[in-house]
Amino acid sequence: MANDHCSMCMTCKHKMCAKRISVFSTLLDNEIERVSELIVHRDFKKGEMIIKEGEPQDSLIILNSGSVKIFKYNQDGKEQILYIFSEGDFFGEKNLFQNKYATYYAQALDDAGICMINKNDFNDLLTTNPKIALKIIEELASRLEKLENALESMGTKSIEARIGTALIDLSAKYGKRTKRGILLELPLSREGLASYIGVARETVSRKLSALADEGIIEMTGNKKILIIREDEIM
Amino acid sequence: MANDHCSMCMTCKHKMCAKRISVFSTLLDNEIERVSELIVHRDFKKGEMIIKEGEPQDSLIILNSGSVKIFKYNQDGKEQILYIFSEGDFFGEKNLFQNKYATYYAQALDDAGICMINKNDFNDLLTTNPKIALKIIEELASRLEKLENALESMGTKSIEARIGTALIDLSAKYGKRTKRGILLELPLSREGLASYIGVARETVSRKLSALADEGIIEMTGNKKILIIREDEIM
DNA sequence: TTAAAAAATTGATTAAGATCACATTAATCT
DNA sequence: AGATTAATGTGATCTTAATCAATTTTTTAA
Repeated sequence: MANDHCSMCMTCKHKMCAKRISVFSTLLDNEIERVSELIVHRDFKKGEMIIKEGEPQDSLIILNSGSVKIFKYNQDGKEQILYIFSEGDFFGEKNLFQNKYATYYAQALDDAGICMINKNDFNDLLTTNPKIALKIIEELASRLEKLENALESMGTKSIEARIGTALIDLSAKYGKRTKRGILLELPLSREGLASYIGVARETVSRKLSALADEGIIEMTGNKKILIIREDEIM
Repeated sequence: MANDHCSMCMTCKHKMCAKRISVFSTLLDNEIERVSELIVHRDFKKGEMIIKEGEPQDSLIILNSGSVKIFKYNQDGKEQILYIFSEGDFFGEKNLFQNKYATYYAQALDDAGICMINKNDFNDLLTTNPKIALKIIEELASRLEKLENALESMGTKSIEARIGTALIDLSAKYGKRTKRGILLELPLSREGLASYIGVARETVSRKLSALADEGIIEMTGNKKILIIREDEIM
């Protein structure tokens, strides 16, 4: 699972991790160095499970490269995606404070490199660098706000609007602005999109086709969506 | 709006606020005293709006008594409730760090007393008492987890299950255990319940009636629900 | 206590999306 | 490149909850 065959030295690799995460952005260079020594690196192949709901989990995980989906299953085995994380995002932070067990699954959407910091090391870090705590509060507050919006969206919006919101959302990380509009390279299959939005796969297909018929988007293959008229999508 | 006619001295009142919120639970008595001096008290009558989406907002608000619903409107004016807060809960914390404007409405469900701490005062407090930051992270992480569950519930669960979950949820704060089961004193109307769950008011009525027919719950008036068979509700 | 107002329930109808079944297209693997 | 496999699209049907329209119950206030 872990492969260290690349030419880069481990310390540099770890330092990259630490620099990449905004939580550590207030640290001085020598502090970053110290943090780097606490980091354990690990690589996951596409499809591999990084954490499993219910399993013990006592590290903060920082995503160094690749994308990860965070999801839960309901009783019938239906999947609900909560977050799509990419380079620089962190997760597993809940377990640093209260739960001993993961409350969701995390799966690599493509080959992914992660950095882990042990619970105790991280707590030490927090007490010596209070600014890190503030950064974390900021990030958690911003995630809360996103989830609040998602909940509002699910509770009150039409499915068209929810699909539109999801596309714009994903564009922030996976879209490139071109002359013709935003070119979105989906990290998810239709099935994945569906479980992100909370609808059936077929419904996503139909609504996307409808958007394409109206000329609001253009689809190339299964993973590329060109968002032409951004304002009309929601 | 603010009424100070009660006999209790203000310092005592404020001290109560500060003691009541778990975020300050690590503070020593003299520190609590200091915090109390930063607090401004205010009373709201049932139905009054405490904060409005889009309005400037730069205080942390601690609920001292009463219940508050936090909600958003979608484009069509449909309401989605995000949280029901009661005694000891705090909100408005997002605005202490990033946004200058409220991202949701907060309305008193009954007469409510709140304590407010100004953004700057609170930030000072955080830097001198790092443990407060940890408490806040803990609380935010637990709210995130609740929202994650709510999102999963909305995305994948049947409406029956969602109503059941909502009832159990509300029971934590508004339910009393009796010999016959949990007696839940709803802080919400059917309309309110509906917008909490994200369904139509009529649907809530029908599903509750169905639960009553099956003998799983018993309803008295509009606001009292006796949950008889807790395990069969979800 | 009773009348008025507000809230909740219930029935009928409509609409939207889930599901099932299959056809089509895209991706993958020699 | 062509064959195989996986993913996606599409039509038909079914289910569920939204909506509309009364009616009934509960709450409130005189």
